Amino acid sequence: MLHVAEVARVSVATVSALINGTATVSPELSQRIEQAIRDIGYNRNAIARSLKMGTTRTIGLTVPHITNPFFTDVVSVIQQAFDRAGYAVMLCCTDEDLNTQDDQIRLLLDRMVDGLIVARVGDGAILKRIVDDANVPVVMLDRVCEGVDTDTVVLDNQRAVFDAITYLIDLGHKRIGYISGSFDISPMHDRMTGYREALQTAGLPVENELIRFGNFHEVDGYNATMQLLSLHDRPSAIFSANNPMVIGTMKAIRDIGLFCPEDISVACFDDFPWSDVFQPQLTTVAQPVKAIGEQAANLLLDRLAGNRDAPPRKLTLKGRLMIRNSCRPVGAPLAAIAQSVSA
Amino acid sequence: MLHVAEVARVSVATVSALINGTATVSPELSQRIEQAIRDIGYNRNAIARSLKMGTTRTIGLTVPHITNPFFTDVVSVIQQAFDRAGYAVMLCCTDEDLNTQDDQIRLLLDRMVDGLIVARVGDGAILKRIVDDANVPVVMLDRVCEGVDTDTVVLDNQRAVFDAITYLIDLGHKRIGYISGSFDISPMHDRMTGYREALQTAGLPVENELIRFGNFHEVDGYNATMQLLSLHDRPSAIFSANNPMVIGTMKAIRDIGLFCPEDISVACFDDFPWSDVFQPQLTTVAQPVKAIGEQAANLLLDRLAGNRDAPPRKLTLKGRLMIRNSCRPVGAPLAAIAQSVSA
DNA sequence: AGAGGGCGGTGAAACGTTTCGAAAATGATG
DNA sequence: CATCATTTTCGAAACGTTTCACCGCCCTCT
Repeated sequence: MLHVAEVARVSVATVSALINGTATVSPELSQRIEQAIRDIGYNRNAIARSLKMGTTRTIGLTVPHITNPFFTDVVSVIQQAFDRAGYAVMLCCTDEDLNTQDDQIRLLLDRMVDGLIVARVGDGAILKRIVDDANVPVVMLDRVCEGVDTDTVVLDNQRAVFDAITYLIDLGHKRIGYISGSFDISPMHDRMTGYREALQTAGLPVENELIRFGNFHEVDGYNATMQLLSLHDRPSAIFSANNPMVIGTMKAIRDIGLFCPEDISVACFDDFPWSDVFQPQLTTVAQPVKAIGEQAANLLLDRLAGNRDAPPRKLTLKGRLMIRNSCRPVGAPLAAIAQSVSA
Repeated sequence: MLHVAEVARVSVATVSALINGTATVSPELSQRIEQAIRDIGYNRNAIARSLKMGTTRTIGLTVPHITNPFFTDVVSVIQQAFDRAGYAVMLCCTDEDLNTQDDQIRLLLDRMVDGLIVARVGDGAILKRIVDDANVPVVMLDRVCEGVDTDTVVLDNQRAVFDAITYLIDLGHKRIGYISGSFDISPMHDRMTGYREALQTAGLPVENELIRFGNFHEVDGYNATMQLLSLHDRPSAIFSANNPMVIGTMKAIRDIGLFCPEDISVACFDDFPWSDVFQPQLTTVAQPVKAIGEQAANLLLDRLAGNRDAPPRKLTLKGRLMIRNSCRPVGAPLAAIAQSVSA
């Protein structure tokens, strides 16, 4: 900028004024300056600007795993929204690890991100402390965090799983295996509650041997399913609480020599983009990923636009049960499956 | 830092020296400073540091679509690699749009990213200019760019498609539909060459009506497949040059009332993590995503570590044909499919 | 003609670091 | 005890912006 100013024979203040439109500068000087900018190929240094202005037009986004299709989509939507608004996005993957998450958030705050969208992991205590004394707006995504009072957008997980399990019960299933993620994040808690509630509402017992825990990964779903399938009285249906784990479930079913839905029904949380093309077409609870991402982005953009003091806003969206053909009516002949789908 | 210095009754220079270990500071002062840092909860401002140092420990990463599973995986690997190295990653999605890409790269350079990993889109001319006068190391990913002489890591696309098409020919297919992405990026060119070459090697004609172009999206694959399937003499196999488009292919086959592999064989570029769980299990060309991401990261990290003047390094990795059950031998009874897979 | 008001332009401080040369303190040596 | 060498500490400039107070200038109004 100094260089531009010299070439255009004006002061840096004038160049700045022209670039930012913060003051009127005469047509003559404007032209000289613009010419100089072109000649030199000048680009404003955003770092220096950030230092002075105290704002980076950059946000931080942390998710557990970008390869989980739910987060892939959400990240994609959020990235687009901020791109439109002229913000850059720093992406971090916590790998479901608490320390990694803390490090990454600190890294982001050190870099003076203007805001944070966090699909948190683990207990909220440290997160709360970090976020509290850095004074940036935060939006919690997918997972709420007791004690941390920020804008959030989550799914009505309990209701969604309740509906899915009730659907299985209506098909005649009485022993429904449930594979949960670890309990320290809210959705897993709520989903489990939905499971229990559905069973209880139907007058079915909640049996601990049918409930397994995993750490969100495919391999966890695999192991859990193996255990469920080797039970003396094995379940006739399995519900997996997330998307990667159900892949493990399907592999376990295959490896053990069974077939879905003929031998065992499967449903899961989170939809796949291709779920209605391949067989079995999985029955899933679809989250409104687009809406979730956009709402999260909007909440943060609104704060960034200056609306700092509004009370925290909590958005709860509804899931949608996508009934396909991976669950069969108990006792009915196989031909009935197709029928139950088209119904 | 000023505040810390005051509390510890030392100069800022000493605080800086201690934090960075750039000079020895006496145990006594060290202790006072560390105490003050803890008391105040001081965090070094990375922006100010970047301005002074001329380095941000941040890299820019642009890909066409993060929802394309290939890029999802690559982004994931790259993010992890840089996270380990203490770098932040700014992610941009160009949506296969040239102007968007230019804007985003400029945005990244303005923010003084230390390096760039680009899965470019469109013609390389502007990209070349932008990259040339910003003096940051660049690694081209997946797609080379004539005229821009940087480190690159790409797949041997031609060979990979040659192998896949040859496999189809060996199964007895003579009319093989080919759905390409648009031609302005190198891999699409190379993949097409592989297709033609395989046909020619086998003495089969290259027929234009069997070749369709799309813009990488599912809908493009759908439309192209619809056209191929309504040909008077329709192909017995279809190869799709990328991952999202094959979903469209499968949907078109379903919607038209046909079955894969019974009525038509399908293979495609890029593997899916779940491709061996659902039916049909797609035969694919698997890219070594992990290696691609890691190599790209390593090349850039090496440059960032100071190795600036080494001549551009061009890495070409090999794809792997994953034979599953989505392609059937022509004329053979259906039962032969399973056999051909286990073979 | 002198006062007052806009307008266009500028100099310099500030943002929070790092770094360099110089100063101060310490220790060793004759 | 004076001198010198070494170690530790510090003041101040610099990175590239933005911004604010101020300064001329020209115009308009009494």
